[in-house]
Amino acid sequence: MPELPEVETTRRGIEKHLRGKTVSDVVVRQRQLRWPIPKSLARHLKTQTINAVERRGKYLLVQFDRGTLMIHLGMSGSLRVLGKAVPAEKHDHFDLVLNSDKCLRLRDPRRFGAILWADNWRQHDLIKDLGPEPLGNDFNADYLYAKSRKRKVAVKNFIMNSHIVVGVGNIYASEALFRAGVRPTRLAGKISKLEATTLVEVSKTVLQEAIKQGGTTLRDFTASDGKPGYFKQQLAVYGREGEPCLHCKAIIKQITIGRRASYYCPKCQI
DNA sequence: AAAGACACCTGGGAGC
DNA sequence: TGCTCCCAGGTGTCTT
Repeated sequence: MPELPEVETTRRGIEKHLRGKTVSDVVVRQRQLRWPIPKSLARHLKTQTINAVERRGKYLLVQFDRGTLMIHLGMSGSLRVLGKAVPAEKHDHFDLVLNSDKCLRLRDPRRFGAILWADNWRQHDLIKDLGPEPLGNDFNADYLYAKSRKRKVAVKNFIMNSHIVVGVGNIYASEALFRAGVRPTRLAGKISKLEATTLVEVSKTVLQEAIKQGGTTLRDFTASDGKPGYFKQQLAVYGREGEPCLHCKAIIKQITIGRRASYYCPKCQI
Protein backbone atom coordinates (compact mmCIF):
# COMPACT_ATOMS: atom_id res chain seq x y z
CA MET A 1 0.00 0.00 0.00
CA PRO A 2 2.22 2.78 1.17
CA GLU A 3 5.11 4.53 -0.48
CA LEU A 4 7.03 7.30 1.19
CA PRO A 5 4.26 9.94 1.05
CA GLU A 6 1.77 7.58 2.66
CA VAL A 7 4.23 6.59 5.38
CA GLU A 8 5.09 10.24 6.03
CA THR A 9 1.38 11.12 6.16
CA THR A 10 0.94 8.35 8.71
CA ARG A 11 3.92 9.58 10.73
CA ARG A 12 2.57 13.11 10.93
CA GLY A 13 -0.86 11.83 11.86
CA ILE A 14 0.23 9.62 14.73
CA GLU A 15 3.10 11.65 16.18
CA LYS A 16 1.01 14.22 17.97
CA HIS A 17 -0.89 11.44 19.74
CA LEU A 18 2.22 9.48 20.73
CA ARG A 19 4.94 11.95 21.69
CA GLY A 20 5.35 12.19 25.45
CA LYS A 21 2.93 9.33 26.15
CA THR A 22 3.87 6.22 28.10
CA VAL A 23 3.19 2.66 26.97
CA SER A 24 0.93 0.83 29.39
CA ASP A 25 0.48 -2.38 27.41
CA VAL A 26 1.26 -4.25 24.20
CA VAL A 27 -1.38 -6.43 22.53
CA VAL A 28 -0.41 -8.99 19.89
CA ARG A 29 -3.34 -10.76 18.20
CA GLN A 30 -1.39 -12.17 15.26
CA ARG A 31 2.32 -12.53 15.76
CA GLN A 32 3.11 -13.81 12.26
CA LEU A 33 3.75 -10.78 10.10
CA ARG A 34 6.64 -10.68 7.62
CA TRP A 35 8.75 -11.66 10.60
CA PRO A 36 7.30 -12.71 13.96
CA ILE A 37 6.62 -9.82 16.32
CA PRO A 38 9.33 -10.28 18.99
CA LYS A 39 8.13 -11.67 22.30
CA SER A 40 10.45 -9.31 24.12
CA LEU A 41 8.44 -6.30 22.99
CA ALA A 42 6.33 -5.90 26.13
CA ARG A 43 9.46 -6.03 28.28
CA HIS A 44 11.14 -3.32 26.19
CA LEU A 45 8.10 -1.04 25.95
CA LYS A 46 6.00 -1.17 29.12
CA THR A 47 6.28 1.98 31.24
CA GLN A 48 8.58 3.53 28.62
CA THR A 49 7.88 7.00 27.25
CA ILE A 50 7.74 7.84 23.53
CA ASN A 51 10.23 10.56 22.66
CA ALA A 52 9.44 10.98 18.97
CA VAL A 53 8.06 9.29 15.85
CA GLU A 54 10.54 9.45 12.99
CA ARG A 55 10.89 7.85 9.56
CA ARG A 56 13.69 6.28 7.56
CA GLY A 57 12.58 5.27 4.08
CA LYS A 58 9.31 3.43 4.63
CA TYR A 59 10.17 2.45 8.20
CA LEU A 60 8.41 4.30 11.00
CA LEU A 61 10.62 4.69 14.06
CA VAL A 62 8.97 5.09 17.45
CA GLN A 63 11.79 6.35 19.63
CA PHE A 64 12.27 5.41 23.28
CA ASP A 65 15.16 6.08 25.67
CA ARG A 66 16.46 2.51 25.34
CA GLY A 67 15.73 1.73 21.71
CA THR A 68 13.33 1.93 18.78
CA LEU A 69 10.10 0.28 17.77
CA MET A 70 10.39 -0.20 14.00
CA ILE A 71 7.15 -0.41 12.01
CA HIS A 72 6.87 -1.24 8.32
CA LEU A 73 3.46 -1.18 6.64
CA GLY A 74 4.28 -3.59 3.81
CA MET A 75 1.69 -3.60 1.01
CA SER A 76 -1.51 -3.32 3.02
CA GLY A 77 -0.66 -1.97 6.47
CA SER A 78 -2.18 1.06 8.11
CA LEU A 79 -1.97 2.65 11.55
CA ARG A 80 -4.78 4.34 13.43
CA VAL A 81 -4.91 6.07 16.78
CA LEU A 82 -8.11 4.92 18.45
CA GLY A 83 -9.86 4.94 21.77
CA LYS A 84 -8.57 1.90 23.63
CA ALA A 85 -12.10 0.52 24.01
CA VAL A 86 -12.71 0.35 20.24
CA PRO A 87 -13.11 -3.37 19.42
CA ALA A 88 -10.43 -4.90 17.20
CA GLU A 89 -11.46 -6.20 13.80
CA LYS A 90 -10.27 -9.13 11.74
CA HIS A 91 -6.88 -7.83 10.56
CA ASP A 92 -6.03 -5.69 13.57
CA HIS A 93 -2.86 -7.54 14.59
CA PHE A 94 -1.12 -5.24 17.03
CA ASP A 95 -1.89 -2.49 19.60
CA LEU A 96 0.43 -0.18 21.43
CA VAL A 97 -1.71 0.87 24.40
CA LEU A 98 -0.93 4.29 25.83
CA ASN A 99 -1.44 5.85 29.24
CA SER A 100 -3.89 8.27 27.62
CA ASP A 101 -7.27 6.84 26.61
CA LYS A 102 -5.77 5.87 23.24
CA CYS A 103 -3.98 3.07 21.47
CA LEU A 104 -1.98 2.83 18.25
CA ARG A 105 -3.43 -0.03 16.17
CA LEU A 106 -1.86 -1.81 13.19
CA ARG A 107 -4.18 -3.26 10.59
CA ASP A 108 -2.53 -5.32 7.86
CA PRO A 109 -4.62 -7.81 5.85
CA ARG A 110 -1.74 -9.22 3.80
CA ARG A 111 0.71 -9.31 6.72
CA PHE A 112 3.70 -8.15 4.68
CA GLY A 113 4.33 -5.52 7.31
CA ALA A 114 6.66 -5.77 10.27
CA ILE A 115 6.90 -4.81 13.93
CA LEU A 116 10.47 -5.03 15.19
CA TRP A 117 12.65 -3.82 18.03
CA ALA A 118 16.12 -2.26 17.60
CA ASP A 119 18.50 -1.35 20.40
CA ASN A 120 20.27 0.84 17.83
CA TRP A 121 18.14 1.39 14.76
CA ARG A 122 20.90 2.87 12.59
CA GLN A 123 22.79 -0.41 12.86
CA HIS A 124 19.76 -2.60 12.18
CA ASP A 125 20.25 -5.04 9.28
CA LEU A 126 17.16 -3.78 7.45
CA ILE A 127 18.23 -0.14 7.69
CA LYS A 128 22.00 0.16 7.75
CA ASP A 129 22.52 -0.35 3.99
CA LEU A 130 19.60 1.74 2.73
CA GLY A 131 20.17 4.45 0.14
CA PRO A 132 19.66 8.16 0.85
CA GLU A 133 16.35 9.83 1.57
CA PRO A 134 14.89 11.14 -1.70
CA LEU A 135 14.08 14.54 -0.20
CA GLY A 136 17.52 15.00 1.33
CA ASN A 137 20.62 16.60 -0.20
CA ASP A 138 22.42 13.27 -0.51
CA PHE A 139 20.03 12.34 -3.29
CA ASN A 140 21.33 14.50 -6.09
CA ALA A 141 22.25 14.30 -9.77
CA ASP A 142 25.93 13.46 -9.17
CA TYR A 143 24.96 10.59 -6.88
CA LEU A 144 22.28 9.09 -9.12
CA TYR A 145 24.38 9.43 -12.26
CA ALA A 146 27.44 7.82 -10.66
CA LYS A 147 25.41 4.98 -9.13
CA SER A 148 23.67 4.20 -12.40
CA ARG A 149 26.79 3.79 -14.54
CA LYS A 150 27.10 0.31 -16.08
CA ARG A 151 23.86 -0.80 -14.50
CA LYS A 152 21.87 -2.98 -16.91
CA VAL A 153 18.58 -2.85 -15.06
CA ALA A 154 15.52 -0.88 -16.23
CA VAL A 155 15.67 2.64 -14.84
CA LYS A 156 12.29 2.11 -13.19
CA ASN A 157 13.61 -0.83 -11.19
CA PHE A 158 16.73 1.15 -10.44
CA ILE A 159 14.91 4.05 -8.78
CA MET A 160 12.65 1.61 -6.93
CA ASN A 161 15.71 -0.10 -5.41
CA SER A 162 15.89 0.97 -1.76
CA HIS A 163 19.66 0.55 -1.78
CA ILE A 164 19.83 3.30 -4.41
CA VAL A 165 17.18 5.62 -2.96
CA VAL A 166 14.48 4.86 -0.41
CA GLY A 167 10.78 5.50 -0.59
CA VAL A 168 10.10 5.45 -4.34
CA GLY A 169 7.56 2.71 -5.00
CA ASN A 170 5.55 1.61 -7.99
CA ILE A 171 3.25 4.62 -8.26
CA TYR A 172 5.77 7.41 -7.85
CA ALA A 173 8.39 5.68 -10.00
CA SER A 174 5.95 5.77 -12.93
CA GLU A 175 4.98 9.36 -12.17
CA ALA A 176 8.56 10.60 -11.81
CA LEU A 177 9.65 8.95 -15.07
CA PHE A 178 6.71 10.52 -16.87
CA ARG A 179 7.62 13.97 -15.56
CA ALA A 180 11.23 13.40 -16.54
CA GLY A 181 10.29 12.25 -20.05
CA VAL A 182 12.22 9.01 -19.56
CA ARG A 183 10.79 5.67 -20.65
CA PRO A 184 10.71 3.20 -17.72
CA THR A 185 12.38 0.44 -19.77
CA ARG A 186 15.53 2.45 -20.49
CA LEU A 187 18.63 0.91 -18.98
CA ALA A 188 19.81 2.83 -15.92
CA GLY A 189 23.36 2.88 -17.26
CA LYS A 190 22.22 4.67 -20.43
CA ILE A 191 20.59 7.64 -18.71
CA SER A 192 22.35 10.91 -19.51
CA LYS A 193 23.63 13.31 -16.88
CA LEU A 194 20.89 15.74 -17.81
CA GLU A 195 18.24 13.03 -17.48
CA ALA A 196 19.63 12.03 -14.09
CA THR A 197 19.44 15.66 -13.01
CA THR A 198 15.83 15.95 -14.15
CA LEU A 199 14.88 12.63 -12.63
CA VAL A 200 16.20 13.65 -9.22
CA GLU A 201 14.39 16.97 -9.42
CA VAL A 202 11.00 15.57 -10.44
CA SER A 203 11.23 12.69 -7.96
CA LYS A 204 11.55 15.21 -5.18
CA THR A 205 8.68 17.36 -6.38
CA VAL A 206 6.28 14.49 -7.01
CA LEU A 207 6.93 13.09 -3.53
CA GLN A 208 6.58 16.52 -1.93
CA GLU A 209 3.34 17.21 -3.75
CA ALA A 210 1.99 13.81 -2.73
CA ILE A 211 2.87 14.43 0.92
CA LYS A 212 1.08 17.77 0.72
CA GLN A 213 -2.03 15.96 -0.54
CA GLY A 214 -1.92 13.35 2.21
CA GLY A 215 -0.64 10.58 -0.08
CA THR A 216 -2.42 8.49 -2.69
CA THR A 217 -5.47 6.37 -1.90
CA LEU A 218 -6.02 3.70 -4.55
CA ARG A 219 -8.31 1.43 -2.61
CA ASP A 220 -7.85 1.31 1.11
CA PHE A 221 -5.12 3.65 2.25
CA THR A 222 -6.31 6.02 4.95
CA ALA A 223 -4.29 8.35 7.11
CA SER A 224 -4.26 7.73 10.85
CA ASP A 225 -7.42 9.83 11.17
CA GLY A 226 -9.26 7.66 8.64
CA LYS A 227 -9.15 10.20 5.82
CA PRO A 228 -7.98 9.15 2.33
CA GLY A 229 -5.09 10.76 0.46
CA TYR A 230 -5.97 13.04 -2.42
CA PHE A 231 -2.96 12.68 -4.69
CA LYS A 232 -4.74 10.14 -6.88
CA GLN A 233 -6.31 13.04 -8.75
CA GLN A 234 -2.82 14.26 -9.69
CA LEU A 235 -1.58 10.96 -11.13
CA ALA A 236 -0.60 11.57 -14.74
CA VAL A 237 0.08 8.00 -15.88
CA TYR A 238 -0.33 5.46 -13.06
CA GLY A 239 -3.47 3.41 -13.66
CA ARG A 240 -4.37 5.42 -16.79
CA GLU A 241 -3.65 2.88 -19.57
CA GLY A 242 -5.81 3.50 -22.62
CA GLU A 243 -6.47 7.10 -21.60
CA PRO A 244 -5.00 10.15 -23.34
CA CYS A 245 -1.74 11.65 -22.13
CA LEU A 246 -2.39 14.89 -20.31
CA HIS A 247 0.36 16.60 -22.33
CA CYS A 248 0.10 15.22 -25.86
CA LYS A 249 -3.10 13.12 -26.00
CA ALA A 250 -1.21 9.99 -27.04
CA ILE A 251 -2.63 6.82 -25.46
CA ILE A 252 -0.98 5.83 -22.17
CA LYS A 253 0.51 2.34 -22.31
CA GLN A 254 0.83 -0.29 -19.62
CA ILE A 255 3.66 -2.81 -19.62
CA THR A 256 5.13 -5.19 -17.07
CA ILE A 257 8.65 -4.56 -15.78
CA GLY A 258 10.02 -6.87 -13.13
CA ARG A 259 6.55 -8.29 -12.54
CA ARG A 260 5.12 -4.87 -11.70
CA ALA A 261 2.72 -2.81 -13.77
CA SER A 262 4.32 0.23 -15.36
CA TYR A 263 2.66 3.10 -17.20
CA TYR A 264 4.10 5.57 -19.66
CA CYS A 265 3.33 7.89 -22.53
CA PRO A 266 4.90 6.49 -25.73
CA LYS A 267 5.26 9.99 -27.16
CA CYS A 268 6.46 12.07 -24.18
CA GLN A 269 8.79 9.44 -22.72
CA ILE A 270 11.83 8.59 -24.83
C1' DA B 1 28.54 -7.51 -7.71
C1' DA B 2 24.33 -7.43 -10.16
C1' DA B 3 20.01 -9.16 -12.07
C1' DG B 4 16.01 -11.93 -11.93
C1' DA B 5 12.79 -15.24 -9.93
C1' DC B 6 10.41 -16.30 -5.94
C1' DA B 7 8.71 -15.94 -1.49
C1' DC B 8 5.45 -14.19 2.08
C1' DC B 9 -0.49 -13.33 2.49
C1' DT B 10 -5.37 -11.87 1.89
C1' DG B 11 -9.11 -9.65 -0.57
C1' DG B 12 -11.38 -7.75 -4.50
C1' DG B 13 -12.78 -7.82 -9.09
C1' DA B 14 -13.23 -9.99 -13.69
C1' DG B 15 -14.78 -13.73 -16.29
C1' DC B 16 -17.20 -17.94 -16.80
C1' DT C 1 -24.33 -17.33 -6.89
C1' DG C 2 -20.23 -19.31 -6.83
C1' DC C 3 -16.03 -20.82 -8.61
C1' DT C 4 -11.26 -19.83 -10.53
C1' DC C 5 -7.84 -16.77 -11.86
C1' DC C 6 -5.33 -12.61 -11.69
C1' DC C 7 -3.86 -8.51 -9.61
C1' DA C 8 -2.48 -5.32 -5.82
C1' DG C 9 0.91 0.66 -2.95
C1' DG C 10 6.88 -3.99 -0.69
C1' DT C 11 11.17 -6.09 -0.27
C1' DG C 12 14.31 -9.79 1.63
C1' DT C 13 16.42 -14.04 0.00
C1' DC C 14 17.98 -17.33 -3.07
C1' DT C 15 19.81 -18.64 -7.56
C1' DT C 16 22.11 -17.58 -11.66
